[in-house]
Amino acid sequence: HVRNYTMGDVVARYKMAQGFSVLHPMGWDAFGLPAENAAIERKIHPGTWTRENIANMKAQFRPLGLTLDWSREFATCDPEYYGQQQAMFLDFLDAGLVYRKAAVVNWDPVDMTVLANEQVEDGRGWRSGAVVERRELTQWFFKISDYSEDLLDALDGLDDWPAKVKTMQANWIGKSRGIEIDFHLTAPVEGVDAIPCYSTRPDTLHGASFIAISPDHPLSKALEAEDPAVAAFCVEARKGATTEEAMEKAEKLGHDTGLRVKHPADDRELPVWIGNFVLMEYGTGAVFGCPAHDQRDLDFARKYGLDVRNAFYLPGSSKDVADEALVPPKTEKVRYVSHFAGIQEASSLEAIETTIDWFEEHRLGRGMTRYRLRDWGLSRQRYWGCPIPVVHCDSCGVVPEKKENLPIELPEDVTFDRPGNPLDWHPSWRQVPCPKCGDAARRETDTMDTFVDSSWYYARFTAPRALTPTQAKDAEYWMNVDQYIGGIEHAILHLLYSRFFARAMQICGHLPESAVEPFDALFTQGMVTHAIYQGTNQAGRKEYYFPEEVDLKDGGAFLKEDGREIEIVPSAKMSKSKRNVVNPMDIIAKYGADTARWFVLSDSPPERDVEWTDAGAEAASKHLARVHRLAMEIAGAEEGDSSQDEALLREMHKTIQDVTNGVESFGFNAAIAKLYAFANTLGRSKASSKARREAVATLAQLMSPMTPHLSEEIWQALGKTGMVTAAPWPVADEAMLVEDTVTLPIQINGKRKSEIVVAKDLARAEIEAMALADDQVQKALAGNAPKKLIVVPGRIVNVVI
RNA sequence: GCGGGUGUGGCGGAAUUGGUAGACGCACUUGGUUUAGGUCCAAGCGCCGCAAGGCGUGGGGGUUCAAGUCCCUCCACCCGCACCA
Repeated sequence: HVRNYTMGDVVARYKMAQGFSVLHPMGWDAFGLPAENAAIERKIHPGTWTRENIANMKAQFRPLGLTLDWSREFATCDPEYYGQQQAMFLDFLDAGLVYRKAAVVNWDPVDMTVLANEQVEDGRGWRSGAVVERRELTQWFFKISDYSEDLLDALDGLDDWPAKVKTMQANWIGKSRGIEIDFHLTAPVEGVDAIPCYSTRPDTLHGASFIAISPDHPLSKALEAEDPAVAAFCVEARKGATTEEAMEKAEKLGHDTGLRVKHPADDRELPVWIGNFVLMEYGTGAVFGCPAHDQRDLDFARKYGLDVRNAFYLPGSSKDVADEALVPPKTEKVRYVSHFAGIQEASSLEAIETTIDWFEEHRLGRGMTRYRLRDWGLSRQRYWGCPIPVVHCDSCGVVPEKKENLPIELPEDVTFDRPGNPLDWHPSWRQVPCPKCGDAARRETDTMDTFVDSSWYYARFTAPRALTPTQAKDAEYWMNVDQYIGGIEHAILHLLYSRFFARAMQICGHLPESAVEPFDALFTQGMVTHAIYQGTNQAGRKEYYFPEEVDLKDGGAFLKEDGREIEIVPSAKMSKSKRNVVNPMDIIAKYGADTARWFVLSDSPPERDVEWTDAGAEAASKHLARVHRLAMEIAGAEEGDSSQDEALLREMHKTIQDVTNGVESFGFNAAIAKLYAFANTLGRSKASSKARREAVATLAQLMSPMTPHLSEEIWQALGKTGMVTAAPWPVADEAMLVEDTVTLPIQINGKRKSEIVVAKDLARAEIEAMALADDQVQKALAGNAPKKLIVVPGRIVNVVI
């Protein structure tokens, strides 16, 4: 978080200096919670988020040079915000965008926000995640799956999003074009007479040699009840499929049910197997196996001695599949064998479409497009969250709360002394009259997933205190978000949910049509990491040490306590257990916010991780102190002129250009390198104090997005009026960027050997003459004429010998 | 397996997009200041070599007057997804 908020702030300040109005939301977690507020971290609920606490938080932000307007975190516990969210929920309900259905959930009896932290210390009490039950509950869902196609298609228009994020979302939505084919059993079983199978490769149906169904398939369950062998297999198969690692290595196991189905397009009968690799959650929970064109099916067929028959061959070949399935790219032309629709040579892509048409025509199958994306379950059996504004009435059923009764606020007098949702135990909160009939009824105690809060905060920021979720003219004016900065961890859920929410809000009239893609540009920044110091203790177990327990010398790390050398694992994600977490407030206390910002931006490109090192922070701090000293010295100097002025000012304009380009392109580290270089130049310059004043003022301006405090101080010391933040961004003077003379490197056969200094617009013939007269060139030529002489004006000379 | 990405000094990383590779910073070395350490200041610092010179952007090949950058090929590492039918 440190990094994305810092970067966001830099971009915002830069844009302000460019003359833009900036709406720049900032979260309280920008620099983490201060240590003395650790209690807040443990007990996050509205009672803690008093106005006083929020004011306190804002006060802590100001010295960091960060602006704080709102945050999606305290939005979660701010009735002013979640009241609007509840209003929107009711709109969504009207529009059919949210619905209830039964679903199996992993029910965690522990409200992890509070209880887990309370009681985990002694290792005995309730621990979040320790006693998870699978329960079937009636849950609320957003109909995000209705927007699968749109959410997928619209990714194409997001030109300023990282390809990686778009790919991840596309994979998550998981569109596939295929067909559902009924395979009829030779004899009905338990009232079932056909097994529908989904396939994206109906063109290979000729090569089908078995049907595999999931152990969770209704047919498996039916057989399981009667046949102990099937039951044993299914129990084993389900067990194996639980852990991810096991799944990766898991062997393809099968159990022959003895049942047979008719092949829909020829006269064969295919065996029906239960396969541990078939997922009930995807497709129909049943597949036809085509060993010749699917490696998994081939392995399975070889193992159990099933048929392997090619549905197609590579053109000009009739080699049957042996140990490797034939899976050419779908765009490649192949030669089909006795295809039902009469296809001979075609690409799989063409053949699939033709096959689907043929099956539909003969009423043997149903072409369909499937998506992996499932509806978004938003119910949480938790205290901390936005209450779902509905009431359960014995006579009216589920009744939406009246809008005038919003916000439905969370009660503050709750206890966390037993597992489950505290709202369920509250003595009175649930008891409300039915909004419809007025009889006694019960309030819904599920709260909303906090992803709901974060799915529309950007829209709320456009009118944070409006009495409706948004205000048309403000939303129209501010949306879309020009630049969104965040971590890659939000690539799928948060960013997909937000895209859905913007669409849903548009349907309900809360956002303009132009805002259905809420984020124009996305940048995913790297994390701040820190080395881990690890050693082994007497018991032979791994132990981690805090940085302050370690001496760094001679490139190694040594324990202060006994001088023992320990291992350094560089650049690791911060984790409490690895003892490598850097508390941002400590950094602020030790170096100041400017240094923290300067260092975090300077060390590596923003999309990569940056390793926090004391040495690096120290260097940043020293440099900023040097700039400060230099500025104060210049501020106090006499005016005058010097022959060195032009050189300094030329350098200044070049720096303006480079830094501007750097900030524009998110090349903060390179921009900061230029600022270092320019500060060094300025420090050595013998220019007049007039020119140096101009230079240092510009330096302060160019640094101001990164080091607002220092820049303001310099600005003031120079006697400038107003704030540097409000001053217009400096513009490079084109004329000052063009040098009168240029240094041209001279290459001989492409290797740099020498250089000449020439006037900017010297004629080509003269440059050639000078190059040929060069000592190095003379020596290399040894009296001969060069084969070729290349002059790239202003760039380079290459002599080919 | 599929998808995305990255390989440049001891380290983090620059390179106006085909034109002086190693900017800037860290670490290190030397000198000055200081009682000393730190700070501060000056200088050095890709590799081999006393030097002249040679070699250098993961390996190999190619295009070009010129390649870190373009093309082909191989290798390594990181991230995401994954019995997805």
